[in-house]
Amino acid sequence: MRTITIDQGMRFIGEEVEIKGWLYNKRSSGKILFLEFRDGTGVIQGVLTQADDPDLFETADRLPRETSLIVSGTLRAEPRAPGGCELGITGIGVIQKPTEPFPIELKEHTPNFLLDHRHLWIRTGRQVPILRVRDAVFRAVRDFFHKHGFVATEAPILTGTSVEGTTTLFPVDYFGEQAYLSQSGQLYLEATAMALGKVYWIGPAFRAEKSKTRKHLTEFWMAEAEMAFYEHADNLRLQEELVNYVVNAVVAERARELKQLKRDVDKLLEEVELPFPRISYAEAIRILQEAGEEIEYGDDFGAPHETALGEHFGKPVFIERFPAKMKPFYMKRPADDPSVVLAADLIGPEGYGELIGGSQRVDTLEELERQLAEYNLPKEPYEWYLDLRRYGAVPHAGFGLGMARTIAWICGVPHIRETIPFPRQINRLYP
RNA sequence: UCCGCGGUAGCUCAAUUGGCAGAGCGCUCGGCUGUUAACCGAAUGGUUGGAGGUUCGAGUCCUCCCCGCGGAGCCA
Repeated sequence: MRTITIDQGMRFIGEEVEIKGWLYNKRSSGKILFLEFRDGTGVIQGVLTQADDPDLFETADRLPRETSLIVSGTLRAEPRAPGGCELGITGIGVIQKPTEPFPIELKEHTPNFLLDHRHLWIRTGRQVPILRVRDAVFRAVRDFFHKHGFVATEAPILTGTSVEGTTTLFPVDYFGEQAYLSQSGQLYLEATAMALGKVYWIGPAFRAEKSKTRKHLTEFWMAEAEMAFYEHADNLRLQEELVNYVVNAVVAERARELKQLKRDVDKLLEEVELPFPRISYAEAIRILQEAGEEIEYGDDFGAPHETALGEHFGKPVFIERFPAKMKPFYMKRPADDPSVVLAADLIGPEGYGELIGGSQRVDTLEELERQLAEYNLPKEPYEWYLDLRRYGAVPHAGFGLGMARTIAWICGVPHIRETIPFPRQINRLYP
């Protein structure tokens, strides 16, 4: 007998097959039983009547939800079944019968309860398709970079210094020395790019900020890229191509999951049509003011502002030329206006906020020393970083893409905590 | 850190002016041969987040504390 996964069901209509998985839900109507099985690839309905096999019927009728099992039966097309096909059950081999009722009901729960049971919640409902989309997004990002001649690399997670000074870091005791969990691999990727040309990595970043919004986690994954001989305009072009590629690849590969999530895929594809608009920070302020927002040049965007900008364009939009004092020390400033930086944030549509932050980096020793001083940062911890400007410095640029926000946007889920298997938030370190 | 909302059965929520602690779901039992979060019936289930206080009487009012959710700030 052939062992198949549930997503292959339609391909084996008429055949007797075996499925390894779990009992997801059960309904009965007298002498007929409807058992829903899941296996990570999907859910399929199985049917069994008492007349088919009285002993098997009795056994099946007593199985609690989430029993692990191997079920065999004949696949048939059945319009009344969810998914269009169902399994006429001929045998059930129980692997383990739960000792207690499964806590996650197929009814409503509060977010708190679900997050406390995240290790079980991920088996149910929308969580499986979301995590499968997450996998597809990760792979699409890697494919894109691979196709564009990038080398995959890594940055350290344990670091001795802050990358961006301002942000709160998680302290770690490192053999008696003060260390921190990395908030970004960027500075290290700049070094690696000088060795390998174009580099990327998808890695974790940690921020000890007490953020309590749908867009923040304390531990999150970023796709970071750094390119030697790239200037600001090259940087933006690469970013929009990446976002366009990822969305198209995921829509193609995970159409079934996005449908389950009721995502408007056409809208998504329309949003990522190239090119993305590019506006200056000053223009963004003007657009917001015309929309009635109270904001002035020099103010940072709040969440409502980002949402308003996303809505104004209906697609991702680059905000360029931020005032330098709003941004970190390592960003290069254009010759025509040293009060701004050659950086851009990519603001996503539909209220998902900043998807990408990127910039061209300072590439001369003089500028870097001056800007470190401007930000009151000590030189010593950055000596290695200064070295990059001492030995064959070249123009270079890079960016960081927030994976969870990108996944939330593609899935159309409101909160990024559902886009990672085990979210880490303020007050949430378990499970 | 600030603002707002909340904490009652395993879960999701009711409880009038301060007056006997309730329902639905889940688990268990019974019924039902095409269910779609099935349905119908029965049974089970309580230190009302914690500590004080007011009162004849507190889930309800007061004080403090704890926890959660949403948002702000900060950021990707």
